[in-house]
Amino acid sequence: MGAESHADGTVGKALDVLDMVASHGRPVRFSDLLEKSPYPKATLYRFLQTLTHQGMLTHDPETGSYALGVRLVRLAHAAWAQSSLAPIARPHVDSLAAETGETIHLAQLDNGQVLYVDKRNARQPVEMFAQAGKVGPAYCTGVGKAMLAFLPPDQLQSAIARQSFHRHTQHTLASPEALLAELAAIRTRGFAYDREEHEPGIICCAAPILSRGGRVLGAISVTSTTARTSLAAIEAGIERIKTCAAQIAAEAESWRFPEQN
Amino acid sequence: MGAESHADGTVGKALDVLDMVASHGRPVRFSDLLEKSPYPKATLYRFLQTLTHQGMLTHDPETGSYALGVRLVRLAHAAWAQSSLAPIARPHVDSLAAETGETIHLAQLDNGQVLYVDKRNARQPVEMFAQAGKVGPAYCTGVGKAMLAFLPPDQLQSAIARQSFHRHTQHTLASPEALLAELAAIRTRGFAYDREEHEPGIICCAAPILSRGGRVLGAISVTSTTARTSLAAIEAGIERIKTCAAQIAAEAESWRFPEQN
DNA sequence: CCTTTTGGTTCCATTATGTGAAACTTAGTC
DNA sequence: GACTAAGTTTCACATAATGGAACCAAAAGG
Repeated sequence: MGAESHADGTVGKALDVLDMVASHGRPVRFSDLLEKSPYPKATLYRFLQTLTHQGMLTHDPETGSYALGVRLVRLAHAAWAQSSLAPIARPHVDSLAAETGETIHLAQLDNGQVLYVDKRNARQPVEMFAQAGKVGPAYCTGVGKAMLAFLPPDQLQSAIARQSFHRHTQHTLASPEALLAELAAIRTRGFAYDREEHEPGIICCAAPILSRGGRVLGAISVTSTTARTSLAAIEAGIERIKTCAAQIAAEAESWRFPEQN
Repeated sequence: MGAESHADGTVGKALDVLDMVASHGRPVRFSDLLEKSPYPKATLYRFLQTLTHQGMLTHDPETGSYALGVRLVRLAHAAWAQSSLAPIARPHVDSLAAETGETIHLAQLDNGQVLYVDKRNARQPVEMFAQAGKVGPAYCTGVGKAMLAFLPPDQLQSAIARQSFHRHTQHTLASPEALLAELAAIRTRGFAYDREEHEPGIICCAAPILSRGGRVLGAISVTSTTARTSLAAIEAGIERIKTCAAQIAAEAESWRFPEQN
């Protein structure tokens, strides 16, 4: 067994197809999908039919191409509001952004990858390619490492197996060993740095958001550029960041136990 | 065959379950779901297992409740970027918002309902999922009526069948007949009004976004309040709105035909 | 402390459902 | 008008979903 994404059952395969359409990034024609998919023509066709019929995909009859459907946008609104930390964290993220004047990222872990669920821009906008809903690598970002560091061993292992370890910059930790050492340091330190490991000139300090039981809920980071400030300067505010993380965790906790009616 | 939502096949049912979790709005326990669902215990259980395993749901072991998973947020980001008009329309929406200083709505039709894919709040910054992704009724909103008016007869019929015709205000067109008459007027006029039909004090002018072939792609509206301005004042800028709609349509058209490589 | 209830998970024989090779139907080409 | 590529439909077959019932765990209750 390789570390495969072995789709279980019919719905798994269907969701697989959905992902394939998503990953293509623009309307995609049947035959293009056919090449990429492991499924035979008829099967793929049926999936596309079903998904389209369900509103998860749209099919443009003029060009014969498929794209993700609007039902997903609707679902995502609910997902974002209900399962992500974003709505809970919003006020805290806001005030942190206001106080620091820097860019704030709120992220969660999705299948070994970092999923940004909210972002607050600095007054002086920094050019970065992260927006709410976007995914990024875990092994070379502050929020990613902060979360990985506090994962239970088994989950950490499977998360590491999913990292691609591409050397984005000369500071990137591009091996499992280097990463593991760093994670240990983060665990004792209590927060993570990003020393231009993903993008040159971009640095950050990130704190994990942990439930009372120690479960990793997400992470929050303050990001800036080497042009404007230094890691040490950001680190000066680390207590503030940690407090923010703790507040979010506390509220998340109570959210989890909806007052029984 | 009644006008049912007949989930076809296994994946249809699974997505059904997903919707059920979504509609509940907050983490939901197994037994709550069981009541609402038409499925027997074991079946529902298996669906939840599968969806959770797929990352479409998350299961909190502490409370035993299910919530929408982060994979949806990821998918939605792609959906929003790829299938909605929002990214294409963004610059046009921006400039319309800047020029009018009013709230702009960009919407598409989803199963007879209005789905807001973007919103510009004149002075407030953009927030993706918080605002976009919401659904609303079609029969009593400017964008909704603008889209309905230009639907081909068969689609219009099925869309009307899905309207709930609740009398939100005393101006609401609360019957199919009244609505049809209004739609005819909109068709000749070329754009739609909202005369406080959904919320008291809220008025707007909305223009449909039509493909060259006349297909309804979406609608765009300028919204304000009776306290601040009047319908006539908004209507004064209708040509600007229509131009904006036309520009979006034109770009959407070319987007549909990706340059062959 | 033992019993009952409630909420959740697993079994397994039955059968409906999904499967995919191949045949078919359109467009588009040369 | 024959040829090719792209998409759709068919159908015998086997896999995969189904759901009643049994099972288990942990509260509630006597």
